[in-house]
Amino acid sequence: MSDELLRALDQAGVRLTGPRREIAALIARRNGHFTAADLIADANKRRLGVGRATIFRLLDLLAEQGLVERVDLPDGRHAYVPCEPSHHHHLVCVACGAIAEVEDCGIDAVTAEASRRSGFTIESHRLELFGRCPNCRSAN
Amino acid sequence: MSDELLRALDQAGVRLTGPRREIAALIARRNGHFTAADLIADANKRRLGVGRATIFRLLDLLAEQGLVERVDLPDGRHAYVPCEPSHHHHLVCVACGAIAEVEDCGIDAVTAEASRRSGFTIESHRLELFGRCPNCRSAN
DNA sequence: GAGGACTTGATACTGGGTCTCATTGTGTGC
DNA sequence: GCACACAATGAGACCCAGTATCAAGTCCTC
Repeated sequence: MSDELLRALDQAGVRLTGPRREIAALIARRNGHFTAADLIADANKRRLGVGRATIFRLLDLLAEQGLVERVDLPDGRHAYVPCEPSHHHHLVCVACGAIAEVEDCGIDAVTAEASRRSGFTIESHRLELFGRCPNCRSAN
Repeated sequence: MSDELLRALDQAGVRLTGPRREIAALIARRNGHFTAADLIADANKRRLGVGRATIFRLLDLLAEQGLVERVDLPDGRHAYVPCEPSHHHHLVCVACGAIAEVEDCGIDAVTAEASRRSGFTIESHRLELFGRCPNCRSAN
């Protein structure tokens, strides 16, 4: 999985440096969403010696390539989720942080309707869904 | 319009103090979205002498009452929009910042579909639409 | 290998937002 | 009306995420 990230970066013409490999591994071993602060804490715990700036820079790079996406949690914090580069939306489990991706599930009809009613031309949208994953739902 | 805000606050059992009236007036005279920084700048320009903290506190209060909502702009910044307390979504004009509200326009079908596919129970969602309002569209 | 461009870490900085606390102002009960 | 309890205030310190800068180090190509 960290291989996937690295391969994609390589294809994008980005250098595969030591710090980048290590951060990619950190991302790979997290499942679900994570914040930049999580990665920074992980890196410190493992004494990787990578700087904060490097982590933010890599996240930017990954976001540019669509390998990671920023989502806004319901509490207003920012998180990142590793994902496929195609357009899609995220389901975030509010209990455990697990992420599922859903592709086109009728949102175009919604934007078209909103556009018709308001007279706006819609250029982009952001949809985030929050709830409980199957595991967390059965856990209580 | 600032009267509306004040009336709603009054009904919610919060005190109608001088600073709150002044900030409500600032919000009322902005149309479309604004950031906390905008309000702070307005307050400084008019020498209102209200503190930053007071402005943030009032925004929190208004958000709690559903009179104002936080939206995340495409560039990642936070903005607030004055709005009705009912559930709805926002259309944000990326050119001039104008806001339109749209109520239920089929999003429930989307969340139901996403839930069916993923097995998640969906508790809440956030949908933001970005585009150009009729004025800005015809302006170029 | 050598070399130049890209990348890095340290550090300072910025901007949004929160916390604290002594002081002030509000609304209620009388 | 008035006094009083308590909510609200402003100032300023503080915190945190993210950015900018820059000298030093690393990678990849040739």
